[in-house]
Amino acid sequence: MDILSGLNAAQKQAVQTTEGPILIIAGPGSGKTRVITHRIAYLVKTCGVSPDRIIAVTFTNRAAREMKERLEDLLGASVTDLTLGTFHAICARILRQRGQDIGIDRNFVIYDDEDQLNLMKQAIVDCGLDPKRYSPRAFLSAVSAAKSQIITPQQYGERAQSQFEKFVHQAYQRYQQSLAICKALDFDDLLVKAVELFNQSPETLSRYQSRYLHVLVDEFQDTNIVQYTFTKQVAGRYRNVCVVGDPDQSIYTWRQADIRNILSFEKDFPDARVFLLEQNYRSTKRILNTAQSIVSVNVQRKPKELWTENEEGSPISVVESYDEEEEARFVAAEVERLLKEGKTTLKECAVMYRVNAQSRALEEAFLRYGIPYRLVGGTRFYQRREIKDILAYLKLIDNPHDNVSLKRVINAPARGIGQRTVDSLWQWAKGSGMSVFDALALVGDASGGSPFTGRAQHALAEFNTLVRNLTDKSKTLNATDTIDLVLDQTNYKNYIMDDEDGEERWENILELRTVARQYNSSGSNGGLSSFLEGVTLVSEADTYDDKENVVTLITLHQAKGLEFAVVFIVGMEEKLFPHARAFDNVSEMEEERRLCYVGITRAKKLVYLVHAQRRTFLGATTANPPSRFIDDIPSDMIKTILTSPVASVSNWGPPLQSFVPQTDAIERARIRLDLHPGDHVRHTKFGEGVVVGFSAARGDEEITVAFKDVGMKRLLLAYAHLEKVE
DNA sequence: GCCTCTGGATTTTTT
DNA sequence: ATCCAGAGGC
Repeated sequence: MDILSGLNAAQKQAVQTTEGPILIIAGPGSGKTRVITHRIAYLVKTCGVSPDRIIAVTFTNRAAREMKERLEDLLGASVTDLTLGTFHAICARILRQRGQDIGIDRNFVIYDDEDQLNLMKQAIVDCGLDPKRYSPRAFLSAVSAAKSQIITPQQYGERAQSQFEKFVHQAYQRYQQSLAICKALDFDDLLVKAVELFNQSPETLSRYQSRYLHVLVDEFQDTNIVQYTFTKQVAGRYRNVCVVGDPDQSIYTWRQADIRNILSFEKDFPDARVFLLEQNYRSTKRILNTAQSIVSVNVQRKPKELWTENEEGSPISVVESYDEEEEARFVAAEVERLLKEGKTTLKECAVMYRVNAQSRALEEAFLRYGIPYRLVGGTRFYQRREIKDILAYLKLIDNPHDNVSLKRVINAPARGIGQRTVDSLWQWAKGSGMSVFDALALVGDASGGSPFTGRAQHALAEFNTLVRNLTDKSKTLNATDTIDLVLDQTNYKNYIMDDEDGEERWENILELRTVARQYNSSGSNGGLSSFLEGVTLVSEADTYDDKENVVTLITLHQAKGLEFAVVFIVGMEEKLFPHARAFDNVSEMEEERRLCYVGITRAKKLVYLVHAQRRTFLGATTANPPSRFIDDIPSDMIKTILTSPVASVSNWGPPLQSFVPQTDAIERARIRLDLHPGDHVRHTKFGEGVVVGFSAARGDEEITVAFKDVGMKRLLLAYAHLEKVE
């Protein structure tokens, strides 16, 4: 019975109760993933359930990947038969297979945020509204909120009260029409249409219901109404549905996650067994108690007491720094110290913050100290312009109706097709009931009513030839070769290399080719569709790599589901964390609290809560009191640290030679400092000087500087505390 | 049609 | 501080 060994009583019960609906409330570090994976293994190995009759749904690809890896250890190869993936990926697959029943093209594309925004902007204009006055983003989130509750445009209209809602209603209708014309679905549609398919086609529903004997849903507190509806539909026949979640870790209600689903579950499945996993295996007693003291202030909360057999542990360090620079410096120096004392490794450390903008000061400090780090998130790979351009070409090849992609690439690289020309092309196509793609082929045909002459006509005709050429030639090519074809035919490299950071952009494109390679095996152009779907449905958080030995810089939101020995939470100040926008809303304030709870419970051994006396943000310096969350921690849990105010002014402390920096850290230091021979620099100790040159030394890079006062000095670049003087 | 300048906004972002 | 979109000039 090795599947059950090592599980505690509650975990065992949760694994062994295989019949009927069950709800598992799983605190942080309580072995949630362990329970899910062992439950699946138990079903397969002990109960003899065929893996293809199990569906396990997660929210992130990262969670899906982790689950898959753990299952491979437990089960071996049969994991491939299991349906395991995100809601979106699973629904996309269902719609590819059966979506035709409700009029969805097999080749539909999936529109990401940017595509959606383009379409919505156009929809607003089409409704005769001014997109400056009516923010497309606001409309889009209203539409997304509606979709996540399965509210159709029509239903939305019936309920619309305010003028805003009435306008949203119009735009929503229009937006859906545009999606249909483009044969595109947005993220929310994947869910909504799957549910609609099940509603409209009882045979299809019954097919899936009969197949899935067991349904498992992870992070159930983050489900919205559509996702819950989908879950109920799939589980409708056998009712062996197991949902796992923790209301205290619900931090995505602003994305329409609905904690009420947990209550609804108990109502929809009155016979549901409920299991509580309250033993924590991750954190010290102090960490766990601190986290609970913060979250238990919440009123809208079902009480739950976590406990651990782990040691008492060190006190929580509450650190006050002078400003955000000193804060960052403290973190870097503390990581350095812990490392030197052998208390931790780089990859065991994480720095968490409320907003992405806070990462800059941290990055700078880590660069100066030469401590390798990885920033999670930031500008996302798949949202970079050059990547989106190439993907738009591919999408267009895959689906000629995709007008958003067509518009994107029609003048990238620039080929003399401007806004006016684009507008009249769209007008003409719409007026004569053609798709834009078809209209494009007729631009030279004056008898067909083409409004184009001269230069514009020529440019459009050229573009048409290009696109037809790409479409024809790519038919027999795999994903990588199709990318190469696009690059070649559009001369994209030259275009991108004109750019200031063209080199980097080109490397991104090469990276995209690498990603595409793994889809090549799907054979000819089938690979292209699955490649496109794959890249649209992944996020940057998935690139988090726990094997790389570097410090992790991450937002609190993205940190959910991870664990580290040492956690620094920086920016623990009122109006930053809790965020200013949460102040006039009790529910939002409670969500901030949960977010803090999530952050603290990521830690195994040490927690630092750092706040700064003043902080420069958006160009203005403000002073805010320490976060109220700190006040909620019992004082015997805390050790207060004041960083030296003197140290904050200009002293970066002595160079830290104990640490050998990675080469990429040096390179980044060089890029960040942007130093070249001849530049004037200032050093905190040596004063002003001129950069003489760079040289390789001991595997590192040295910078040679001629200082006014102390003469020529050689400094290790990664450690040189140099400031450029203009 | 392309380039540059200015003004507005800037929480979090599983997909 | 900084990034982006749209307006207006060349």
